[in-house]
Amino acid sequence: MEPVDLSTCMRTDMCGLLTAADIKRSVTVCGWVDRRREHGEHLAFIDVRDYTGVVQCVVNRSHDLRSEYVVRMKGTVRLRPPDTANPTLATGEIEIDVTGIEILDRAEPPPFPLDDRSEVDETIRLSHRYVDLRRKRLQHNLRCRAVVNSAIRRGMQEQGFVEIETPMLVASTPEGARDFVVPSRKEPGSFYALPQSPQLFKQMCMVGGIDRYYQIARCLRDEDLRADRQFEFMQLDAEMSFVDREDVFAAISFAVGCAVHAVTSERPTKFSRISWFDAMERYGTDKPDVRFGMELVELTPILQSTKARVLRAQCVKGICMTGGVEALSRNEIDGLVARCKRWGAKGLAWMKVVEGNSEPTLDAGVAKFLTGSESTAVIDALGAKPGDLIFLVADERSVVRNVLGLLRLELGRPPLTEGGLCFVWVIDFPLFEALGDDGLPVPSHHPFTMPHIDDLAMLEAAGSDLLKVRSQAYDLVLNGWELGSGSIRINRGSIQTRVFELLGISAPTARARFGFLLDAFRYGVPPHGGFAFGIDRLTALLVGETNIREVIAFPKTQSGADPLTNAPSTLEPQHLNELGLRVLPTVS
RNA sequence: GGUCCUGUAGAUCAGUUUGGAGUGAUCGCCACCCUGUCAAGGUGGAGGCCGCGGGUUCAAAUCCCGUCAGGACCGCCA
Repeated sequence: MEPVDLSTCMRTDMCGLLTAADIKRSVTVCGWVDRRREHGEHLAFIDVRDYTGVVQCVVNRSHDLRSEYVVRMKGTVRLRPPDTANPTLATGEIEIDVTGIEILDRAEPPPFPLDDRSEVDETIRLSHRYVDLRRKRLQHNLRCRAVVNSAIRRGMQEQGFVEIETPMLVASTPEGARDFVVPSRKEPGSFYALPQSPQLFKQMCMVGGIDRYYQIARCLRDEDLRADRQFEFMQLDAEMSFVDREDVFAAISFAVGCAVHAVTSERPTKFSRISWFDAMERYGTDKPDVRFGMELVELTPILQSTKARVLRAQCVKGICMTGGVEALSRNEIDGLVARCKRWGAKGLAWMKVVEGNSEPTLDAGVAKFLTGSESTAVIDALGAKPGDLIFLVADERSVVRNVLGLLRLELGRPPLTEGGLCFVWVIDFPLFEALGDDGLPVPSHHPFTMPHIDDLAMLEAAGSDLLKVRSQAYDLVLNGWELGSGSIRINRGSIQTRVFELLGISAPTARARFGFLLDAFRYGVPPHGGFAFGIDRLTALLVGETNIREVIAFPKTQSGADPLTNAPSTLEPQHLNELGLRVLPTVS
């Protein structure tokens, strides 16, 4: 990028950018007092800091500078005396011989150390976020985030996408996540919702002939928070007309690639692909972390008629932990068993792989219930070697996948920021993820998702056969984090009608909820599809953070509160009246 | 809604297992000394409702119950 002239009426230079080339120049820098090294009243070294770094200012007279005072230093750049250069500092060769000090603002001592060596409690950081923002970590993360945003914009514009802003006050639709709602003053008793995504608007943009839409959109969902989830988050939201899945993959991969390149100077080389079914079978999750192996191995046929009663179930799978015998104590294994039970399994069977007479065999745990040939087959299937630990879960298939998938992460997952960036497109999601208690299929994506073209005939099926219908939905996964998802949308009325019918959404209900979209679709809708991915998550992984709060300037805590502004807060009775609202006493 | 972890000086932590006299350390802060430091150094000092409430006990930072706050995860997040 072009270097930017950052000088202003108050400063000539940035602290961290001064070099030996500036020697003898008369300069003025502005910033905060970082560290002071006092040597009596005739000599003090004052490090002045702005976001570019620090520069040492030499003061030869008495002064009353303190930590974090905002100052303007005037002086001449000079080479440091021999043997006093500091090679660990970008500006370590030079210093400013100060001729004038102006205190622009005095400051109380900071509530926590600003150096990057100290880990500070997050609540304290958040309640003084303005101070926290001065620290290197957040300066770096937020600037990277800005780089990601602009790289994405450039990448999308290059591909002919048009940036369109969709409204924040929208109609509530009961599907999906819980809506944040905003009471209407003009129409007491009515509410707007804050958008969970611009989904319906972007589809209407396609009807409107925009052809390629994108937006860096704020999305809001009132669901419980996590390390990778905030109430409000940013997505690159995109939609394209006259496309196939491959067109969407290409466009999104390019945009993600632009963001990655802008931050790391390297384009991601490979976006691998896996079907949803394979992901569930091999990793036990639809967001596989493929940076490491330890895949789930199918053992059902091997153990079909085993005498080990705990292993007789609809499905048995296992994982092998290399060197697990050494790595885990009996106590730790017991802890894993307990955890698997909490995750919903009836139990967790485990065995040690040991040297046998002629070939490796199994020992401890449930091993004694297995025949020799069963043991050998299990060892072969898992590719296990002596010293390894084997874990088996036998249960319903969905439970086995889920529990072993979680266990695999527990045992093998490397730190989030190691092992590079492994992008995976998860494709061929099922159209319905399960049959609900009411016997109706539960959609795994939104109801406008196009079924797989080869499975259209199966839409006429009923019951559990419907679960075999694949959709044209896909996710992009990065190191086990779901970055985003998308689909080709239904653009034919007959298919949409059938899907609504299958989901138990009656024609009047569909009309009430999505009437505007269905109306739009009566006037000529191009085949279209799109995608949305989370910018907070991408940025976090790019800067090596395991928590998206570290790439958000003013995030909320896990309980959804903001320690800085004390949001959420109550409203004055007058305000409530105006909105026609009354707050009920909390029921305990 | 649930499971687990954490809460002691402005900050970071020790002390809690096994209750026992005054809760320590480091950094920071304040004062003084110091003309080449850079995580400057030296001397001295201030600073604590041990998250909060209750209980057990002769005695509670420590044990028990409750509660609040923060974090990780499960559920949830089409």
